[in-house]
Amino acid sequence: MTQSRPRIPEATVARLAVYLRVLTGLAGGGRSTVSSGELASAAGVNPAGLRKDLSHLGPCGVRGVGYDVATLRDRIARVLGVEQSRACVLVGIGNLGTALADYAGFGSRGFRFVGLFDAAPARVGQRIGGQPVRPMAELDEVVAATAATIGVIATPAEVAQPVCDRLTTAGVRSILNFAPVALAAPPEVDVRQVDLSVELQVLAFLGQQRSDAAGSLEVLA
Amino acid sequence: MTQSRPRIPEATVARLAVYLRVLTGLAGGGRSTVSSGELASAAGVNPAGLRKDLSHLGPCGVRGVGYDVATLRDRIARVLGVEQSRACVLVGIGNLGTALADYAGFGSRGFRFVGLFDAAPARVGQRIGGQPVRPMAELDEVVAATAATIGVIATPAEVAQPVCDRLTTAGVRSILNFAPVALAAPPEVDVRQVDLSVELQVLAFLGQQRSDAAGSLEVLA
DNA sequence: AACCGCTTGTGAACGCAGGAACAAAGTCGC
DNA sequence: GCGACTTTGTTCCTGCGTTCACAAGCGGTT
Repeated sequence: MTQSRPRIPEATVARLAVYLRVLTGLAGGGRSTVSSGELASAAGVNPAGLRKDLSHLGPCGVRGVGYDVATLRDRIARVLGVEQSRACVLVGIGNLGTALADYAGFGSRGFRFVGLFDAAPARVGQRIGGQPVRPMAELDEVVAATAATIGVIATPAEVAQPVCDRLTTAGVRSILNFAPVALAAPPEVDVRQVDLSVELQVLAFLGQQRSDAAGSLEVLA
Repeated sequence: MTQSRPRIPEATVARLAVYLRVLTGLAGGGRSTVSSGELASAAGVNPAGLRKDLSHLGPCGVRGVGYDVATLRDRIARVLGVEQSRACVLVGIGNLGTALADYAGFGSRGFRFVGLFDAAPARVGQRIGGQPVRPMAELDEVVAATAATIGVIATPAEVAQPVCDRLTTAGVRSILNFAPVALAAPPEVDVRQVDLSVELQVLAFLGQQRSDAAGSLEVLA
């Protein structure tokens, strides 16, 4: 019963990733300590919530002083598993796929793309960020050879499900899906959905709601 | 007191956008009615939750039959404000910005980009999706002329805050930020943050946690 | 050595989201 | 025309996430 992993809530994990980014920036700037208030402000969250998030890692601050930047950064990095670089494959090298493959932010966060795949013969062979685009036929081979556990789908919606199936049979355990469809996958595979236009629609709705409230117009059917 | 807007929860709004997408697809396929179970399955949510979400719009289904696809689609579209096309400006035409500008999904969801901006002279003048990239100097002019209320930031993190400031002073009311920094903005401006690598890190953490639990290895400091 | 101010860590209350179960209501079959 | 089935809309409940507020602890100062 080594209950040393007290089930960190998912919302906390997402914020820990943000704290890690801020702390890395602070360490680069030469700061040695931060208070919870300052760190919370930089991360855009509530100070009390930040302290509660950090409490899941055990005591890691000094009362009256704050947190040691480098120590906290390393601790979060270890919990998040950033120390070991994770192999990812990316399917769908369109505009979005190219942006993801080129995004420098992934490399510094413990991710490396070990395979870029596209079904279009015209794209195969192009080099993105120093890597060649491969045909889908090589997917299983690359996943097996690199032990990649994470797959990213940036294809059109129509082919996302078959791509998801191929990734799961190839042995991928976690999938990040940018295509605007709900994917069906076996229960042992985690699927996370990111829909860019949903974010935009929520934003538009909030803005509309607020302007309605401000004008208090009766615009109804 | 036209309290006909009973404050729809934000989580529900996000799901309504998903339902709208599914319903549009069903309508295109010629379907006339759907049950909550089928719609929930296609959207990847629980049927009971879907019905609860829809109950915020008032009764809009027929018991024993289901929902009329076209009627429900139009109703959600009206609540979300998709009927009127919303003008957006996009700053930062790198890989991600190009992907966003080209993404056809926005146009069909009631958004149109009325201005693409970049600070790099080399990018100004390029045409993306039939539109020219403009210099930052024209930002205020375009926002004023088109009454754009939404701004999208796809710049490097270092310049995201100044860009945010320029957008707010130009009159933009809502901002969708893809740069990995927390933005400071006046309270009357809504800011929504999307961090692609945070999603990936959460996914990696969940996968790591599960494999730790499966092997029940004692890997601790 | 003792005091004081500052900051963390934790405990409790509040509000919200999610899920299951049940009643209302409408349609189809006889 | 009536009964049974199907599906919605609602209600309750459980659990989680977030926030506020306070006690504990450490460093610096006198």
